[in-house]
Order: sequence, then structure tokens, then C-alpha cells
Amino acid sequence: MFQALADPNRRQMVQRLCEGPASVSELAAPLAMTLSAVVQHLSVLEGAGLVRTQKIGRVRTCQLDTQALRAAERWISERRALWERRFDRLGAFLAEQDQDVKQGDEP
Amino acid sequence: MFQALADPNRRQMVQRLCEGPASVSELAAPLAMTLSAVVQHLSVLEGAGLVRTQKIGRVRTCQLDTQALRAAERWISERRALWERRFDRLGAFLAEQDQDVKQGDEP
DNA sequence: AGGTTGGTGAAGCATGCGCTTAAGTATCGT
DNA sequence: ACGATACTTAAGCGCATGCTTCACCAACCT
Repeated sequence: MFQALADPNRRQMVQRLCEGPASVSELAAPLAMTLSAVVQHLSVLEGAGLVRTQKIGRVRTCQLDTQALRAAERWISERRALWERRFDRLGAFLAEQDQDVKQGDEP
Repeated sequence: MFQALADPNRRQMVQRLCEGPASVSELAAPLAMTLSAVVQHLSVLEGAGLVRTQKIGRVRTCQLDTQALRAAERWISERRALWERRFDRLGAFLAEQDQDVKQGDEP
């Protein structure tokens, strides 16, 4: 999942897909590389559950699947919240200590 | 940044650092690999701005830096929002078409 | 002082990743 | 029917990554 988003080209593809569904060649157009390479990137994104595709006739249409994005977002925000809560507790602890100092040790 | 989070071991290190600062060897303890390898992972995380470290005496203490995490979270949530807004517009468009059909074409 | 602990740095190796070329296949337009 | 289009698949190549080992240094402990 993060692996899939690690590559800049893949992120650009995701970016493009934000603005609506696209065929493989549309996706490839702005990406100085072979169609083959794009398909390989695409299959990584698909494997990570980031995009869903369906083939109609000879053209494969791709669109974003936000569920995976949501999962990644949650992972990050959970860790961040965890750390920031800890940070706040530390702040509170320091403030408390500060008060203790002002009032003298164990009065 | 995503590159840095792509590796499971690195994610585990981040996970560990959520629960508070740690020395390099504390970080290494649960991670079936050499200290050397851990330091290398650490420098990747540090390069991505995910952790800050300072060395006191001979022990390097590491802690999370949430700014990078926040940036990643924002990137994801922006794309997701973009896509979901588009999706809603599509829904509205379809609903509108549906109405048009019920009322007959171009009345 | 001398051993132990905690970390550093360089070199080397195996695997994986991103990409290309090349040779298909299936569908579409005329 | 025939060529163009839109992929698909497989093989191969070079470079990055993840890891190890080994030698080393700087605190710390006693």
C-alpha cells in the first residue's frame, strides 16, 4: 500500500485518476515511458487496492478506489494522534512538575 | 516519505516511536536484524523527516516528528476528497438526468 | 586501566524494482 | 478483409534496497 504510493510515477497516476476515470493510454500519455511500464505500475496500484479497472472492448478503464486510501490515511492519523497525545501528557507532566517546584518539594 | 513508510520494519519502528522516544538499541531489540541495519533504516526515516534524533553521550535518542506524517496525511486526504467530490458530482449529474428522463427530453 | 556497552562506517552481496524491447492478441474502423 | 489501435506477456538489464560482516571509536563502569 505505502509501497505502491512510494513511486512518484504511481503517485502521478493516482493524481490523474483523482480527476476522473482514464484508459491505460490516457494514463500513460504524460508519463515519459512505455505503455508496458505503465501497465506494470497499474497492476501494482491494483494489487494494493488503490484502483479498480474493467475492460470494455479493447480499452481498460481505471478508477480510484478510495477505501485503500482511507486505510492509509487512518494508519497515519492513528500514529500521529498516539504520539501527539503522548506529547500532550508530557507537557502536562512538565507543567505539573513546574508547579511542584514553585510550591517546594513534597509540601 | 512514502518511500520511507514503504518498508514494514520501518513502519514497526515508527509504531514503536509512537509510544515514546527510544535509543537505537531499544528500537533494534524487537527487530530480528543487526544494529547496523537498524541504523540504516533510521537514517532513511530521518532523511524523510519522520524522526529527529540527538546524541547524548554514546546513546542516540530518537523521537517522531509529526510534521512529515501530517504532510503525508494531507496528501492522501486531498486526493481522496478530490475523487469523492467528483463522485458526488457524478451522482448529482445522474440524478439530474434521471429527473430529465422522468420529465421527458428537453420539454 | 581495561573491559563492556552503544553506536558508526565501509564493503559486499542477494534480491527486488523500474524500465525496455519484442513479439503477441483482441477489437475497432473502413 | 486489412490495417490501425489498445493493450498484454515475457524476457532481460541495470540500479537501488535491505541486509550482513568486520573493523573501529567513544563513552561508561568498576
